[in-house]
Amino acid sequence: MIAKLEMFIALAREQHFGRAAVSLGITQPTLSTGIRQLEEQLGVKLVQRGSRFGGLTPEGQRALVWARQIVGDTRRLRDEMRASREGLAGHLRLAVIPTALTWASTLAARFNDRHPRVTFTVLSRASADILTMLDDLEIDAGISYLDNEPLGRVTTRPLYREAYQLVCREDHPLADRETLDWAELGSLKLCLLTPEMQNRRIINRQFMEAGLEAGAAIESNSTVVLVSNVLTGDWVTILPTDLAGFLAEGKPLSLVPLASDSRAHEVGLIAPWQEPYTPVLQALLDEAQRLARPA
Amino acid sequence: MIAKLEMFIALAREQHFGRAAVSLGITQPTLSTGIRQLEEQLGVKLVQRGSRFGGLTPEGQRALVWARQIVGDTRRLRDEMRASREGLAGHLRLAVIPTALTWASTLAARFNDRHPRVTFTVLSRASADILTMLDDLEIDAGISYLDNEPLGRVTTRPLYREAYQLVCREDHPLADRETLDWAELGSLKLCLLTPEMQNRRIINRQFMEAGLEAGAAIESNSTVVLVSNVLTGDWVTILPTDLAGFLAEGKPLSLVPLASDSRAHEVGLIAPWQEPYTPVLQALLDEAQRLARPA
DNA sequence: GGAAGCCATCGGGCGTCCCGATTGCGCTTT
DNA sequence: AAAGCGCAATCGGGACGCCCGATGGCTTCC
Repeated sequence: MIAKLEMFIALAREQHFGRAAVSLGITQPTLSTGIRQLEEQLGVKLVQRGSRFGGLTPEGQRALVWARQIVGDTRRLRDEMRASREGLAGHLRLAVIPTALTWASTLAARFNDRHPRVTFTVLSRASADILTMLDDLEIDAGISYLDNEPLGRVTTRPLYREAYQLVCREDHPLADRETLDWAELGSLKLCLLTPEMQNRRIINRQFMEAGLEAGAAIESNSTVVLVSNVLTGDWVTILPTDLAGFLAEGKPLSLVPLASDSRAHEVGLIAPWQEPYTPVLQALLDEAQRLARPA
Repeated sequence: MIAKLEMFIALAREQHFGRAAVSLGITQPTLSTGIRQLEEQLGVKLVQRGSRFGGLTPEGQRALVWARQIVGDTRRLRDEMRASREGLAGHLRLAVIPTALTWASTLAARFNDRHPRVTFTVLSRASADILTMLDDLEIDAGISYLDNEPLGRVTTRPLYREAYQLVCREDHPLADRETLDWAELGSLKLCLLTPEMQNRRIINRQFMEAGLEAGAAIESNSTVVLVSNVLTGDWVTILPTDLAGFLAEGKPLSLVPLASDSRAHEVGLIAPWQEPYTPVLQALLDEAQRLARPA
């Protein structure tokens, strides 16, 4: 039963029988009959089929909610028993927005320091993907913006508020300024993240409120590209404080704080809401709370 | 896996391998190996064993929480799919405190009127048992006091507040009084419920606050016994309004309202807290809300 | 019209589950 | 101290279900 629910979840995620089977390490016929049997046991058609996968039926959508809950709880049961067997151990999968990667790294390092038998996978993902992956049980927790998208049934632990810095070469005209207003950035050659990324949308809003348009001459989905561009030309970019400090370190770059908008851009840890928490997840939430920059 | 979790829950409930097996309709060896396999799969000893059942280990206690969640959600998945297949149908098991039985009856009747394909089992139980049975998945919902014991992870729907009446024969000295104070009951020959029942404890408290002792000459765990005693002798009893009206109807008995203590004694529907609700349970909660006596 | 992709079905081998019978252990009784 | 009894574990077998590779029917894309 649980195995079939896992098949169903994989199928809903992959939207394709073959790929779902591969992702579970079974063959396509096995998955096919598994879904059929699940449908028989529940007495309901879950999947719209032609000769191709055609999406879930309405009943399938409802069943998916329960399936995720059941399979998730089953994994949590296993995890917790393993933890009680061999101490706090296991594997945590995190998905993190690019601008919070240094924080994720710190969090993972500190956590691993305290609990050496817990290992990590840290993926860089867009904020919308993080919520999907949480739903699909592909990750155990994420780090993302807490105040933009509707978050759903999750627990959050605030970590910090993003404040931004202009990153430019040491020989740039603005390099020696103490602070800057967003309004002063209008005439610069900007490298920014691509518009589908939340961080870029936040920056766009700041520009808009300053009466400017955030026209980036170079866009990328990687912060490394942004900084390396700044190094090689007379470009500038805008990055959160911590990440800017990390990427600029040891390079001939200057960082100039931008007037911060304290209302928003709160970043924090996001985990599935559940009762009770497994020891490992509880420990992660605790570690995040310790790490949180005091407001 | 789920089957084994059901075995584990049954074992925790029955505290006895043989009885647990019978309650599941399987043999004792099957249950025995099932538990063993569950322990192997989780890598943890769940049950303390000598040559007898010796209680759950601490890990077993923790695992039981998850097992109940998983098995409960699995049943809810099945229920919901059946509902979407053949409309609102199925079976609801309620456990109800004795003094609320008439309300339970009304609730079940009205619900069945609206949804004829849903059938009911209504059990009379003490309030503490109701919570245990909810935990053990033996019932789907209960009717009990909302404000006395700690309720745990449940949803509640208030139904009414208990107000009490003295029940006596028509020829009793107090039969014609409009109202009574608790303090006036000190000298009467009382039949009351047994002290382990919550209703009796509430009445005890009322007596205590009136400076009296609630010494019952006859005790029973059945309200039928109480009323039939009142009929045959010069006894009196104390019952909630609705139940008193029901039991006294057509008999030579008088009902005299007692000064009510509006603070407490709230009675309502109790169901496991869960997200989302199955259609049947949602409908029951809705019906309870409609039925609730306006405060 | 041919090729490729996709899902369903088929048949066989293997694993697992369940049951009845029996054994082994510990407590109680005499 | 020995017998009796209740309880859980173990054993051996028969049956069922699951998984896989192979294949077939259908659709879509060149």
